[in-house]
Amino acid sequence: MNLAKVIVDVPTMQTNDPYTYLIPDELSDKIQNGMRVIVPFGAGGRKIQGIVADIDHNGDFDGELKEIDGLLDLDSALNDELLSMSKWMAKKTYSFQISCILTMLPSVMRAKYEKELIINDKQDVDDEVLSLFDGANSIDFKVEDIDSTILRKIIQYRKEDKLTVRYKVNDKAKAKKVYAVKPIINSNQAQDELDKLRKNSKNLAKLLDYIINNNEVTITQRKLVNDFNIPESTIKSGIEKGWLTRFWQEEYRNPYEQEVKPNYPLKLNGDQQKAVDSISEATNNEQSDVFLLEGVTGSGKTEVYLQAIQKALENGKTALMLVPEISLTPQMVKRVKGRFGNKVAMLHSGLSSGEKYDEWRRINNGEADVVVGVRSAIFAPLNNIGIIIMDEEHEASYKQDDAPRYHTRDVAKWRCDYHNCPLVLGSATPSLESRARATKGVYKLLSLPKRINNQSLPEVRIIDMKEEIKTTGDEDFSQELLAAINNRLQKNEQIVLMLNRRGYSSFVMCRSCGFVLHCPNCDISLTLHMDSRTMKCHYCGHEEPIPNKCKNCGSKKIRYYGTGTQKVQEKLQNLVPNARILRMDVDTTRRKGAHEKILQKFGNHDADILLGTQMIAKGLDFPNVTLVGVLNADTSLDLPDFRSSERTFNLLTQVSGRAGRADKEGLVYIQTFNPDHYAIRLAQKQDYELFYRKEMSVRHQTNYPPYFFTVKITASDVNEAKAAAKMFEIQKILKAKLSDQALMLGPSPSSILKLKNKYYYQIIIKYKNEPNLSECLNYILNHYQKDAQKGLYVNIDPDPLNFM
DNA sequence: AGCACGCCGACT
DNA sequence: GTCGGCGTGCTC
Repeated sequence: MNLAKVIVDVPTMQTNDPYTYLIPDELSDKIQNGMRVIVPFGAGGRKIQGIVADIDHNGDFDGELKEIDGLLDLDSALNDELLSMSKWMAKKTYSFQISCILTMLPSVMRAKYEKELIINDKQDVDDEVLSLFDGANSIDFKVEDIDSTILRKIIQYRKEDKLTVRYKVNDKAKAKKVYAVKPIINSNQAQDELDKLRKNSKNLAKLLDYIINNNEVTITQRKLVNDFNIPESTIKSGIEKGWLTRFWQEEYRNPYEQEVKPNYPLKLNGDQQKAVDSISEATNNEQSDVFLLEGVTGSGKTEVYLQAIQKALENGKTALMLVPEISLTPQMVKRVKGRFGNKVAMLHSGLSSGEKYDEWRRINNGEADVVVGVRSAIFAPLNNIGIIIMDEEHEASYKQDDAPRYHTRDVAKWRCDYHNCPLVLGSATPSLESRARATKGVYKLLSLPKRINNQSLPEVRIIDMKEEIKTTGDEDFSQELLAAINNRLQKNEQIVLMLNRRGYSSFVMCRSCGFVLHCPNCDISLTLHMDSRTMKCHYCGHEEPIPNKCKNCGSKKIRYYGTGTQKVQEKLQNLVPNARILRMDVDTTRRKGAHEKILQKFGNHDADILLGTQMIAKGLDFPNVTLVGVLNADTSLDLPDFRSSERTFNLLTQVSGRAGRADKEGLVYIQTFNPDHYAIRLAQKQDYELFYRKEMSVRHQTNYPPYFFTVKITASDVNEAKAAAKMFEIQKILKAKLSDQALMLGPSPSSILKLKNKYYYQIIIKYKNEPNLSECLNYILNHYQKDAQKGLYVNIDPDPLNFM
C-alpha cells in the first residue's frame, strides 16, 4: 500500500504520534516529506491540516485507512532537519510535535479552519433555521455564534441529511501576485507595426519601441508604467492588438524601502583577530564547538560576528545570526545589510506576516545566505549552516514564554550539532549558566577585554536615595543628578534616563481606609496613565476610569503612589523647562516603526533627554550622550526571583555602556535605596568577573542554577481551590517518583496568583541528576490531559527563566 | 479540537 | 418511558 505518516494538527497527548493515511494515485508522485496536507480526521467529515512525516510506497497497515485529501504545498514546508528537530523539541519542552512544527513555520502557514453549512432542499427546513441563511444556500458558521436551540435543530437536520456541514481548511499562505507582461511578437514584427502606426499614437509608439528593444524580457506591469512611462491603458491595447501577453506573477514583498550604504571589514585588534580565527577554524574543521565571546560594551563584538560570517560564506556555507529584538537595534541591521547586501534575509517582529512569509520563502529557496532575526529565526530553513551566532545571549527574550517553551540556545546547539558548525554566544554580561560552562571547559571562552580605541569606561556614581529623601524629600531626582542634567544641557550634550516603570503612578491608595484599586481579572494593582486618563492593568490590559472617590469607603482622600515614566516626564519638564524630552516605553512605541522614529529623532539631536524604561538600555549608540541616569535601580532588585541580582547587574552594566562612547567622557548616576548591594556595587565598577564569582557563591549556597537544574510545574483554573488541589496531587506523584535529592518548592501560589481571571499555583523542582524526571513529567502530562477539557491546565516549563 | 457514545436526572 | 445534561474516549 502507498502510505504516508501524518502528524495531525490536533495538539493533544493522544494525537502526538503520527497517523497513517493512504496516498491517492494522483498525489503519489507529488507528495514529499515535510509537506502540509489536508486529511480527514474523526467522524462527521472533519478536515484538518497535517504534516507528512514519512512516506512508504510499499507499506502495511492493520486497520481501516482514510485517504489524504490534498496537498497544501508544492514543495516541502519542512526539511528533514527541521522535521527531526521537531521531534526532539517536543520531548525536550514537554509539548506536542505539531505545536513545535507550527512554531517553526511562518504564521500564515498555520491553516484556518472554517465550517460551511449547506441546505440540501429549502422545503426541508423550518423558517427559524432558514432565516440564518438570509436567502443563500450556504453560510459560514461557528458553533459558538449559534443559539443552542437552533443548533439542536441543525444537528437533527444534519442527521436527516437535510443539511450538510462542509469543513474547510483555509491556507493563508498566499504569495503576493502582480501583473507581468511579455512581448509575443518579435522585433521585426514590432518594427512593422511601428511603421503602420498613426503619427499621433505617441504612447503606442513608445510601447512598440520598448518591444523592439526588450523582446525576450518579462517585466512587471508596474515597472513598465513607471520606468518607461507607458500608461496602463496603452499596455491594455497592446495586449488586445496581440503584441503582449499579461499574466500573474509571484513577487516578494519588499520590507526594506531605504537603501543601505555598503560597509567594509574593519581592522581587528589582537583579541578580535584571535576570536575570529578560533571560530573560523571550527567552521573549517566542521566542529560543533560552542564559543562564549565575552566582551565589554564597545569592544567590537559585532565586527567579530561579521568577519566570522564572512569566513563561513567564503567556505560556501550559510550563517544564522540571532539578536534579541531587532527593532531596537536598527544600527545593527544596517551594518549587516551593508556588509552582505541582498544575501541577507531578516526575520523580526516589525514585519507583517506576509513579509515574514516572503523572507522565509527566500531562505527556503536558497536565495539568502545570511539570516538575521529574533528568537523564532532559529528555525530559518537554511541549508549547510557554517556558523550560528547569538548576540546578547543572556537576554530573556531568547526563551519562549508559552508552549513550546524552548530556549533558543538549546535549539541553536542542536542545529550546530546537526550541521557540524560552531555556535557563538556573545555578551558583555553572559548568563551565569553559560559562563559556568566556559569555566568548566564545556564552552570555549573568548574574551575581548579592551574597548576599541582604548576608550575608558564611564565613571559611575551611586546615589543613596535614603539620604536624599531625608535632605530634599525628592525620591525621583537627586540634587547631584539634577545638577549634572543642567550641566549637560548647557554644554548641548545629550542625556539618557532610565526608569523601569511605565505609566504615571504605580498604584492609588485611599488615605482614609487604605484601599488599593486592583484589577478585577488579575491579582495586581492598577497603574495610573495620565495620557489616556485611565487606570490600566499591565498584565491583561484592563482599563477603567480614574476614581474620584474611594470605591471602598467613599472618601475623596485618594493619593497616587509610586512613579512611572509619564509622571517623571512631567516633573522633569517642570525642573528643566527648556529641555526637549523624548519618552520611550511600551505606551509610546506601540505603533509599528515608532521605536525607530524616536531613536532617529534622538540621534539627530532633535531632543536633549531620552527618558524610558529598560528598552533604552539595549544596543543604542549615540556619541553625543555623556550622561546616563538610572532613577531607581531597585525595581528589578526587589522581584521575588533568584535571578533578580543578575538581571539588575546586566541592566545597569548595559545602560552604563550608553554613556560616552566617542571622544567625550561619560558619567553615570545610579540612584538606589540599596547602595551597598553587590549587584549595584559591582555594576558601578563594571566588573563582570567579580560579579560572576560572587553570584556563583550565592547560587551555590541557595541551590540554584547553574548548580541545580530547575523545572516549574504550574496548574491554572478559574477556581483557586481546584488549581491548588491539583498541585498537591502532583506533589504526591513527584515525591513518590523522584529521588530524595530532588528539592521541591511548593506547591505555592504564583507571585501573581490571579492573572486574566485564572488562578495559578506552582511547584519548582531543583535537581542535579534525576534519570526518572522526564518519564515522571510525561506521566503527569498524560494523567492530567483530561483535565484540560474542563479548563484546568497543567504546564511544565523546563529550565524556566521566570520564577514568578 | 470536535464528535459520538453512554450514563444519569427531569420531564411529558 | 424519552429528552438532553455532561463526562469520557477516540480520531489513521
